Amino acid sequence: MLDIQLLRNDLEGVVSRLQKRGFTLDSAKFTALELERKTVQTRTQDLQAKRNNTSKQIGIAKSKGEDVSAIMAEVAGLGDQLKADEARLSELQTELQNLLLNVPNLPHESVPPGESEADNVEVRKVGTPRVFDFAVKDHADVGAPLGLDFDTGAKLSGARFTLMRGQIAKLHRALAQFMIDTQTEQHGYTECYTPYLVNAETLVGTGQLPKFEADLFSLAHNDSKLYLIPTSEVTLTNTVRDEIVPLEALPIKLTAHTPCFRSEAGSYGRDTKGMIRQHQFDKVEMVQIVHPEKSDEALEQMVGHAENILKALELPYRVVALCTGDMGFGAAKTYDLEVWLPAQNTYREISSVSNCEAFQARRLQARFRNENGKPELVHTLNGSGLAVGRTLVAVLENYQNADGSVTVPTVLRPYMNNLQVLS
RNA sequence: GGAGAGCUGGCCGAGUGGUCGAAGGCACUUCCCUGCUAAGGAAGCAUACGGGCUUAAAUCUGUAUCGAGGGUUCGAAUCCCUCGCUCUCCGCCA
Repeated sequence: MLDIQLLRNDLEGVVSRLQKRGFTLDSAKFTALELERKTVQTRTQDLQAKRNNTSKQIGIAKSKGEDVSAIMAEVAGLGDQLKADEARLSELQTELQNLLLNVPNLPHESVPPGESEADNVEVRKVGTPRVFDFAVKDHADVGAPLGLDFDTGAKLSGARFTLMRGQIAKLHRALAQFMIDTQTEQHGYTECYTPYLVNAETLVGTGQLPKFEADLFSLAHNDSKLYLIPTSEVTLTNTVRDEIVPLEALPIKLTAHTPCFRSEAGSYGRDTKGMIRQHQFDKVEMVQIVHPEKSDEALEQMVGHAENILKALELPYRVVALCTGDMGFGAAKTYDLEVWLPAQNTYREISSVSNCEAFQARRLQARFRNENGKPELVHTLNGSGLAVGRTLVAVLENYQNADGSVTVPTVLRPYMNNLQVLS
């Protein structure tokens, strides 16, 4: 959520910065709402002040045993007007709030301008794609004989669900273990186990609601709803909701390995084959809660933390700076890590690391006590470190052998009873 | 699933219709005194959102907030209703 003060003070500036990311803010509507809000709020507060003051006098007079009927008459007509004004004010504030909740974050100045994926900027390329002396198979074909079973996944649950058996299932688990061990032991994150079902308030905090409800799975619970987390960014970041943390507590660095559930309503037709795009996938997530002055620096570090996983797995990848038009709703700046997939002969997203600055913190009321003892909004960052399913895809494709076996990356062998080859 | 208790400021805790944004304590900040591994004294110390002034901040001023929402009332932390959460006991249970 943007700071409403910023919209009041520099509406034109905000409109033009949002335009860069392809969002058109209804500034006329905002101005009209603000104008009425101001009028009604001032009037309401004046009436409230009058009522409070008169009521206080009644109290004083009564305690002295004086007759209060004259003062009572004075305040008699106040109620109806006040009630009407209060109701209207509350409506206006709700409308303003809803308007703001649906406005995306402002892009950081360093974000390259652009409209789509095509305008993203490659920052660096690491590793050299392997040269194969045989026809490469895609991960679905490599994985099928080793235990990667889409048909059974579909039988149990439908399209975009996968069953893994045997060595593939173990490789999948090894990847997750390796990732979370690296994040905790090498990069200083605290491992967390979080709920997979969360309430609506939590999702409003990180920005999935109210705008993106269609992307989420939900379950009826009592008279309300619980949602399956689309990423543990949601739970990890919400740990600081409505909190004022001490300055010394920053930065807070959290990680979790959880399943992620995405309805992906808008994406049918893309990546229908294989396990690139699933309704359920595992991910190791990194979240940092930092001092506002430190968030730019933290973003670069987190990209490094994600890269270290790919480096250790010896997978070729590139780092891409997303352009203004391709960034997620809450991000001020985002880097994607794209891993090399030989069967597709291209780099595909395997991690996304974003600095949300105060956008989520404002929704969350997540603050710290600054140098002067005053509460101030924190900055929040999140990133995948990494998406486990897509990493499995990358390993299967990049480590495949001519005989259909798959070499186990060296760093994973301790997690697999020193198994060298899947066959 | 059954029965009961509770939810007040950073923390503890008083407050059952009226000068209550809320006593007292702890913690914290500043100052004073004393002097050495401590003690005493004074003051300050919630948040959000408006308005006025201002380049801005501070200050000033108003409103709201005692788990949430609604109601009664001139006036609600206090009374009524609904909901949420926490805890205790019983039952069930990986």
